[in-house]
Amino acid sequence: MAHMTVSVEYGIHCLLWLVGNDGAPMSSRDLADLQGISPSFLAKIFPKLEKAGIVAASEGVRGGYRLAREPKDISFLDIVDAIEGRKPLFDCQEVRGRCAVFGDAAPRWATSGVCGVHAAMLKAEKAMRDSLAATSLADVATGFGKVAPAEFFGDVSEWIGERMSGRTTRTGKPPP
Amino acid sequence: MAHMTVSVEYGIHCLLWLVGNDGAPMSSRDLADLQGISPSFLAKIFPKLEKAGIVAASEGVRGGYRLAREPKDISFLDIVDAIEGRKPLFDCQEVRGRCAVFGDAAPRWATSGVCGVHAAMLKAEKAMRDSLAATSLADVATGFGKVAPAEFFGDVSEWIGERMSGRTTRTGKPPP
DNA sequence: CTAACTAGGATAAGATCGGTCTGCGTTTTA
DNA sequence: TAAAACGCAGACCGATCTTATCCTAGTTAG
Repeated sequence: MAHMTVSVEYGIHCLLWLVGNDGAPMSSRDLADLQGISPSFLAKIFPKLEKAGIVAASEGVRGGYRLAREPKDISFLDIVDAIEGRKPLFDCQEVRGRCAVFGDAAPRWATSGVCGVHAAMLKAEKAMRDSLAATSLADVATGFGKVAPAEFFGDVSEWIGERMSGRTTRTGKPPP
Repeated sequence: MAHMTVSVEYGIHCLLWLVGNDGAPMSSRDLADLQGISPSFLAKIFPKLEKAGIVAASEGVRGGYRLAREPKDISFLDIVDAIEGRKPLFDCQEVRGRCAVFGDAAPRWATSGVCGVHAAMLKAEKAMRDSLAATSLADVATGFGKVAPAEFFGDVSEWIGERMSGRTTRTGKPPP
């Protein structure tokens, strides 16, 4: 029917990590490596989220991204629109006005208002958008928190810690 | 967000003409010329509608397409699926299982069931599909019938008639 | 100063989309 | 009986989108 890009999927999963990170910024590279995503690709997604006011960036050495709002105030619709750029589901070509019997100019009764076909698509689009707007980051994050064992969050903190220390103590690339 | 192809738009507008044609077959070429659509392109859309059981084809010289079911039993969802081929809105890459701290094998708690992100998208997709399923060809056709003046349908019949007679009496191409 | 960050542009492979053209089989009709 | 009008299938083409990768420039902590 239509396709939602993987950029959206990557973006949402990253934001979910930021929910659990409690205000501390995470770099796009760390988020990518943590999830097995292409770092350079992810680096192109975050600026879009920042422009939309979903995350806040801090530049410089220990910089990264953090959520700009509370998770419950970030809907899936916000994210999708930020990343994919609010394109309409259907863009009407105004076929109704092209009827051959009209000749050059279509009469007003044929072209006024919204095309019936278009209207049906707008309704469907609205239904989808309403559903996305009703789902927040917080909703999905708490669902995840329920299935993940407490141990897991410790492991993740450790993984992040290793990265950090590896960078500050060794002053170089990690061993191959 | 996502995009519905113009093939769907063309297809639906053609089907609406078939609603008004009351069982008599119309050729894809006539439907294209009547609406200012590329005939060769439209010719690629109709076989899909036929395979889906939405229209019935009659081959040969005075052949064409007619609706295979009643307009009220043809939903927009049927048409979209027939033409675009029921692709999912979102195809989950299972990012949740790729977490670096899992190492090679992700634990079962992380990969069982439907991913929370995926679930949200499925819900949105269902909302859209439900909306499309709730709209039938008949709904839109009657809406059109209300705004079109009676005169119009006469003009269209005449236009079709001219095409037919032009083809049968002159045994050749129409004058340039 | 340097390494770790973000921001943004250039580029490229692959897929999809809108559209054209050709060739083939079927059916009516002159 | 042959031409013309039809449907069907596939090859092709250019434009655009998607998913990357790489490179440069600017910013900041240690």
